[in-house]
Parts: sequence; C-alpha cells; structure tokens
Amino acid sequence: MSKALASRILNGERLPIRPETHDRVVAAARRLAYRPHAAARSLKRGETGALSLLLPTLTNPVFALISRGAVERALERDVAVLLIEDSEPATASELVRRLVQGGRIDGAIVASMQPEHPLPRTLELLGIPHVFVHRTVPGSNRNVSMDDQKASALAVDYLARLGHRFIAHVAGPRLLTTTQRLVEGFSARAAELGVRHVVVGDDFSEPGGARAAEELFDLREPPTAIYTGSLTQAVGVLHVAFERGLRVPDDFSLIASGELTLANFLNPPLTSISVPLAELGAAAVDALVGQLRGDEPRDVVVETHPEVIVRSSAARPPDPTGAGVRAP
Amino acid sequence: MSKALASRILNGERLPIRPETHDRVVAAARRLAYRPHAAARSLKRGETGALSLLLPTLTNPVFALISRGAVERALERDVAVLLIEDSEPATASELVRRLVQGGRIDGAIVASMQPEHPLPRTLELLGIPHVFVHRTVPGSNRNVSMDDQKASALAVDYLARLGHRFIAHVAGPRLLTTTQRLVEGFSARAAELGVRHVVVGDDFSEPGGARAAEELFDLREPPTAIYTGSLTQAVGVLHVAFERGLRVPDDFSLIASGELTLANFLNPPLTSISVPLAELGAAAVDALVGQLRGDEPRDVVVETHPEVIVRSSAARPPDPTGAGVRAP
DNA sequence: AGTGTCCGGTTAACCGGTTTACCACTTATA
DNA sequence: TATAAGTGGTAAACCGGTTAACCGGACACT
Repeated sequence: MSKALASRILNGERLPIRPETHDRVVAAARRLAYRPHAAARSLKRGETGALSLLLPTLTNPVFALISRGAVERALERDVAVLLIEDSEPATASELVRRLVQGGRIDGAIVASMQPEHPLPRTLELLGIPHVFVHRTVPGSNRNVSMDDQKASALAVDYLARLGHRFIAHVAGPRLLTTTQRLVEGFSARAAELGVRHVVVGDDFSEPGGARAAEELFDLREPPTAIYTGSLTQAVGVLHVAFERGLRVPDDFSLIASGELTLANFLNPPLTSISVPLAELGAAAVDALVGQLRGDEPRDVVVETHPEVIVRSSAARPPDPTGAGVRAP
Repeated sequence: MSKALASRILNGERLPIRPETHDRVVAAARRLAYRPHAAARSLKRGETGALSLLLPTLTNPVFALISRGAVERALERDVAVLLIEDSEPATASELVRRLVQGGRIDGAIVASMQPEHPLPRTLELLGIPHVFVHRTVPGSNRNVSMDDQKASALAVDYLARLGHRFIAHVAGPRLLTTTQRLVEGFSARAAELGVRHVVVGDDFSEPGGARAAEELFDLREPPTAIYTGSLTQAVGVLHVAFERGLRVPDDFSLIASGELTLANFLNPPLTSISVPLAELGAAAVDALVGQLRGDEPRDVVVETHPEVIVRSSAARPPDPTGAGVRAP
C-alpha cells in the first residue's frame, strides 16, 4: 500500500480500485485518527486553508456577531480563521501583507473598511482573494452586505403607524456604506409616507448617540421619535434623555437597529429591529471560499427579514398633531 | 550563495562569515520583502507558530478584552491566533483535537474553562502545551489569573467608607474560579471590616443580575449597597430597580467590577472598578509561548491595580444606621 | 612535516503530504 | 493477433524552508 494511493483515496478521488482497498485505507485512517498535516499539505498545494478576518473592534457586539457567524461557518468548512483588530489601518495593512507573504492565509475578509484605508490597494497588489463585509467598497464587486434599507424602512413604518409625524435618524459616520444604506432606507420610506424626518449623528458609539440626542432635544421642535442605527447609540440617547428628565416613551419614542440581550434590560426595555449579523459573517466566508475555488468575485446581498422586537421604548406620540414635547 | 546559509543568517545565528556576505543576504531579503513560508518552516520544525484561544463567547466584552490583549501580544511575537467560541464543550474539545492533530496549532489558551469540561483531559492526552486564563483550574499549574480578590476588597472598602453597613455581592456561577476569587475577596474584606454582607446570584449575565436583584429587594431588610461581579449584572440590577421604582444611589448604591464605555451611559452612570483584562490576555500568551520554549508550566498572577472609577451610582446610604430603604 | 582549528561557506537529506509518470496485467476491439 | 483501453496499483519528484555533515584553504602549534 503506497502513501500515494492513500492520499488520493482520502481526498475522495474517484479511482479504479477494489472497494476492499478503499475500505482498508479508510478504516486505517479512522483507527489512527489520521489527519493530514496542515503544513505539509499547505506546502505542496500552495494554499493554507486559513483566512483572516479584520474587524474594527471586538468589543462592539455588532462585530462580535459577525465574527461568530464567520468563525462558525469557517470551521464547518475546515478553514481556520485569524482574527485581527484593525484599529490602526496602516498597521493592519502591513500585518496582512506579512500574513500573505508568510504564506499564512489564502484570503481576507475585511469588516473594518473605511475611506482612505490602504487595505484594498494592498490586497489588490498582493493579488489575494478578499471580500468586504458590512462596510463595503462600492464598485469593488466583492461586497457582502445586508439590505439595511429594509431595516430602516421597517422602523419608519412602525413609528409612522404609531402616529409619529416627525422622526429622526441617528446615523453613523456618513462615509461608511452601512450608514449610507441605513440613511437611504430611512429617508426614502419617510419621504414615501410623507413623514417629516431628519438625520443627525456621525458615530455609532454611545457618545455619538448622546451628542446626536443633545442636538435633537435642542431643536425648537424636537422629533417625537428617534431611530438609531445601533443599539449603542440608543444607550447614549437614553442617557441624555434621563439627564434631561425626558421620559421614554412618554416624551419621545426610541427604536434601534440591532438586537442584543442588553436591549431587554435597558430602562425602558428597548424596542429594536433584529438583523442577521451572524449570517452576514457566514455569507462572507462562503463568498471568500467561493473565490478561492475560482469563482469570479461578485457582490452578495444577504436577505434580511427584519423584525420589530417590540418592547417598551416606542409608543404613540405624546401629541397626536406630531409636535414634540419638551421636558417640563 | 546557498539557501542554507541564507536561512541561518536570517534566523540570526552567529556564524563565522564575512560581514559583507551577511549584509548581502539581509539586503536581498529586504529588497524582496522576503518572508519565510510558514508551511515550509512549520513542516521542518514541527511547530506551527499558531495557537488557539477558546472563549465562552465573543459577545461578552470581558472576553472580547481578553482576546484583544492576547491577539495583540501574539502578533508582536509573530504568532497567529485562532479564535474559537466554546459554546459546546464537547464540540470544542473535538475541534481542538482536530487542530492539534492536523498540525495547525502548537498550544491552546483556554478562557472558557468550567467544571466537567473535557478539554483538560483532551489537552493532556494530546500532550500539547496549554494555559487556563481567567477561569482557572486549581492545581493545574497552568493558570493565568488576576488577583480578583483585590478588586472585590476595593469595592467593599469604598462602600464601607461611604457608610454602608450591609453590602451584597452579586456573584457568578459558584463553580467558576473567577467567581470564587471575587467572592473570597468580598467576604474576607467585609468580615475584616465588620460589615454585614451577603452573596447571591449565579450567572454573570443581565438576567442573572436581575434575578439576584429581585432576591435582594425581596429581603425583609435589603442591603444598602450592591457590588456586582460584572457590568452586565449591574445592568440587570439597574433594570429591576427601575421597574420597582427604586432610585440609585438614593435608595441603594451600586458598583460593578469591570469597566466599559457603557458604564458612563447607564442611568445613573455606573461607578465601577477597572481591571486589566487585556493584560490578562497578553500574559496568557506570554505564559504559553514560554511553555513552547520549554519552560515548565506554572501559575501566573497578573498584578491588578484596581481603581474605583467614580461615577454616580454609589453614595452614602439612605439611612446612616445602615438599614435599607424600600420603594415608597 | 603533520595535525588540529578556525574561517567561510556548500551539499544533501528531511519534514509529510500531493501529484505526475509509469508499470504490469486483464479484457475488449479492430 | 496486435492494439487499445481499462484495472489496480507503485515510485519518485516536489513544495520551501532547516539542519547535519562535509569541504577546502589559511594559520598555529608540535
């Protein structure tokens, strides 16, 4: 029995051999709990069976969920995932270069994209397969995203149905494509329904939500409902509301895109819109593995079936005419 | 010029060669941006330059921070990290076996330890270097932990100094060693100061905190201060307080171990104790790399210099005699 | 003069798979 | 009957580093 034959059998090649031989090999492999040595295979095949996943931060649950989906799917496909926090774009770019040139990864999933990031050029130069997930690069043909518009539209629908006639959206950095999709869905649906609307904010963080809330509450006539692009921002909004003595949902309604256990334990419990972030991560792995198999890169849009998780932060507006109410 | 010589030069061996030769090799490597192929090196050396990090969950910021520290330190040391969410102990154990037998990792960092987990036996059988971080295994000599006791003691000190005479600790699962250290520090210091104290709770999650809070508030004479083992639990406590119309810190004080941006934006902003989780992750990498270099496994305790981050959730008790106050 | 040692390298085996080339034998085909 | 097409495999090169063994010349020492 030559190791050559064993190799081909275990790799599932269709061969003209006696079934008995096949079975002997398979049985022996089982018995020895045989696993091909990754390095040896990698050396010969010129591929590593690993990919890297670049995240802006691990502490943001949005990206933790994307990671979860990606890592899980990758393990199913027997691919290893190297997580990298991309806090310093130049450093991250250099790091990926090292990983590629060191023969550690076959491809990269980039969830930390932002304008002026050197990564796309680096990846292009290295000629390595890659996809952008969540934060996309228009025209790259390598984007894995959700139809965030739908989530925003649903939020607007829900609030409008409750009777709100002036709705604000607290958005993230305008340069991020996720922000743009969220804003687009929001504005389009609000316009369609003839609902007055405004977009503020420039950061997905708690402080970002807080700043946006300050701005809104300082308006001569504040909105009666606020839709935030992230749960994190909603926390910031709630915080400012508390400080100003505004009550939710009595004085204004609040709804956030993104669902976490935390939402249930905020005060009041936050009505939110669920989005399939883990599936997004899984889809990114699928797309990248597809490229590694030779498929042409193409954009993928994951179907979201956004749902309103009804809790206590959204209700009818204080004044049916649609005018906002200030703190007493 | 033989590749053998180049290899040895680039690996920094001291050799009897002309400086000129040395420089030529180094210059050429620079020019070509040469990086040794990980697989080839791995194949020959019998080591992979990679390790895995097992976490109970990525969405818990405690573990996100440990990961951050670990990944960062590993990259500095030119070691790759494979993150694995260990939600299903049996599965995780099997997965690690696959990674080891497939020659993908040299060692494992386990942050997801719990009693009855099959992982230690698996790792022992495979004879692979490993360390336990945060959640430790007494007697294993492979623990990387903090002196959590200190954080708890500080919390008690702070609350006692404010005048509290009956303090509760909301703990995690009693079987986890982190919980035990936290409880130990709490009880010891409270006893030392002659402060009445009680320990409740069995889960670090928001619901866990909420359940514990219910229990405490239902007491005939509730504590005037609550110290939670995690920020997450504090959120649960705050939630129940809100529902019952209890005000913080007017009706009771709240302080949590663990510092996150979120603390600043809770209502009221949460006084918390900072602990160096990222450093813990980094120390775990150091310990594991030490083992890979041949050091004997040994326990490591990371110095915490816990500090109270003063915000608004802790104040003097409502009644200086120390008796708790119920909702009106 | 012979021998040992340092200098400055070179050669070749090896790690553990994968893959191409090839071989001996049997059966169908022209 | 020669030839081609399966059947059931084996042998060896190769991937790109690392490392042990070896080599020729200069010099020192005995």
